[in-house]
Amino acid sequence: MVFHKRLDYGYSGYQVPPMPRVPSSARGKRSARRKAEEKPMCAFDMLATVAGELLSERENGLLLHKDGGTSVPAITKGVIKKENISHEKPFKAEVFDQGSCNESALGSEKQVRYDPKECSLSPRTAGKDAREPVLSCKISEFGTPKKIRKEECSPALKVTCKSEDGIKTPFQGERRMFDNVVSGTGPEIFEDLMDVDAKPLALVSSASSVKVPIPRNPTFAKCSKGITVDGDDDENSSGCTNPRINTSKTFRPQCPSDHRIRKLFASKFWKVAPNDGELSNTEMKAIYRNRKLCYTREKTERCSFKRRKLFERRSISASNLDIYDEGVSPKLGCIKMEASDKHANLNAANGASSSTSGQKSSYESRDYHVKLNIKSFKVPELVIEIPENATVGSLKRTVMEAVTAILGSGLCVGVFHQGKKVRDDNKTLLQAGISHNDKVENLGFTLEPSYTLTPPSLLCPEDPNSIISSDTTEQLKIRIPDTPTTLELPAASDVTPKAPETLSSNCPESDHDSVPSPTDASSVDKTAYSKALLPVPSMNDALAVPVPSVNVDALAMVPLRKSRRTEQVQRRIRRPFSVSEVEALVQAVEKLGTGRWRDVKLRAFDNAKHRTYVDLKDKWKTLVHTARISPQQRRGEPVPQELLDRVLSAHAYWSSQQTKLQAKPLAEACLLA
DNA sequence: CTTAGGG
DNA sequence: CCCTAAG
Repeated sequence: MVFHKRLDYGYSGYQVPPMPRVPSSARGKRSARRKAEEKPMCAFDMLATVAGELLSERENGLLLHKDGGTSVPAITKGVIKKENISHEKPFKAEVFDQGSCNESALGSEKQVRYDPKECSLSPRTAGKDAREPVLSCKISEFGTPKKIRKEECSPALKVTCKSEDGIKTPFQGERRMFDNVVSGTGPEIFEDLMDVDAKPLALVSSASSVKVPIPRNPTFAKCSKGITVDGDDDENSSGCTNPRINTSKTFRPQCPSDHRIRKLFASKFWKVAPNDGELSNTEMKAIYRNRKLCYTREKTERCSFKRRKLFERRSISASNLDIYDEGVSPKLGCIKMEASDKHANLNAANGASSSTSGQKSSYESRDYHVKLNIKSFKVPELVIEIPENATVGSLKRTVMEAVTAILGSGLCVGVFHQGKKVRDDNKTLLQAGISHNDKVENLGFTLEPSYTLTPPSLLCPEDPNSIISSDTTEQLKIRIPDTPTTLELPAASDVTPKAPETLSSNCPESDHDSVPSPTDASSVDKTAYSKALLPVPSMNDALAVPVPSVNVDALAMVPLRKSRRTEQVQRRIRRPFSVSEVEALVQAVEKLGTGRWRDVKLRAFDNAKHRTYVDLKDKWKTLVHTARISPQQRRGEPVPQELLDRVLSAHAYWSSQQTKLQAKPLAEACLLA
């Protein structure tokens, strides 16, 4: 079963701030910025940002106007869904974030309510061409309109991202995606949704950065995190709107919300799958003997953690290879590898470029050169399962492990020509049919694991199918150079029907993903799961994959590999005891003695789930050792000598107690004898 | 499951 | 921290 925890809401308009005025004081701005930093970007913010991008990128001049004198019709979830089916443009946001994921949401859709005030956009005066300056705004929650307001305002909306100093990463991928959106169906949807009569607004510069006055409105201040909205209703009396262009700050691809958006989107793939099987059983046990509930839980977590640290799957075979370890953990996190410059490294590492150039050079005897342009390879998507209570550090290591598992054995470059794999390395390009006349699209490359070098650890004895076969290894195909980094599957490869969709840049976002259906998920569990693994070729991905020139997130997936060794239990993250923990431990041991670690745990560390009684016992052991060695030999966070003294005395005391207890029977026996 | 102790 | 024997 896969449940998607998502924030799903209808979206029908912008909230217009009642008092769209610019906070004049620097303090106000600072405070706004601080708030922006404090509060994570909400999904609606993101939405607004997206919409704002649309406006500012191309539809800069869109006029919003009232719909025939009446309010703009509500846009309901259904409408949006419908639109999404046909247009793929996400006017809804998903937030899969650990922070927003609470346990109560695991079993069902989490309905998150957004206060209409959470975000606001203010219209900008459009000047002479301004339509009726009424904007109807409505935010509906699951299709239920919550609030409808009309505001006297100017017709053109402006949304920008508030810039934050320190955010530096250019986010060209995002920008690019917006370009795509703008040039694609996005605006239409936008218009549809917003019921906007789109009119070019000549007066509004199409510059991507438009400064927006911030309304002096507490509501707005609250919502302005990451988004600055501008109602150009300001003193500007020039008759025509004079959107202040601020090329450097106000709006940039690397807008403040960049990292937030990225975070959001990067975490978008966090999905939750309720456990079944073993875990349930365990928990049942836990219910039956709730005396040890916490331990059972703990153990359960640990077990699932141990049992299955990670698995990977390759998309191409994903549908056919829905292999699940019996101990699939209840929480699945899908970590999407972000494409980045590392591809270049990858490229170099696997010799792609060298082989490419080699082939080229082999042709240099002629005048004809086959032109190749490999900008990047993409790292295939990894699907990694890791418990929620794992640490970030372990997450990183797990990812690294997965990547290493794939790349460590080396990669081969496959060459595809007109959809067929060119297998004979000895052929010249010309012999292989690759000529300078060839359309560049005809030539493709794949990165595939080097089978021969695949370490045994990657092989799964029980599941030979999971081992890379020549046809399932074609993860990535890179077309050159019309869409230099567009990845696509080789036409000739036997791929699942799903895969092309995954990799198609124009693929409309199918709605199934946006409407998690628990019933469906239960009936077609694995299918649902594999769907869940599909990258969403939407704006979201572009946001999450800041690769310039990558306009589609066409990540292939790695096949699930059941590998005993890969699966080897990962060591728990090391978590040094803090002084306060030591203090608590010492106190508890002083009271309870050294032989009752379970009680110590319950007494002093009951809510520290990561501390087991074994941990406490071990810590005591090391504490005793630490107390005995010279301070110079000690490492780590220094433990106050006072505590160490207590450790020694307590240890001595309880040791003597223990010996007494042992001695007593002995003595009695001696006496009796 | 807990403890105890070696690694 | 891990592993595991022993209770």
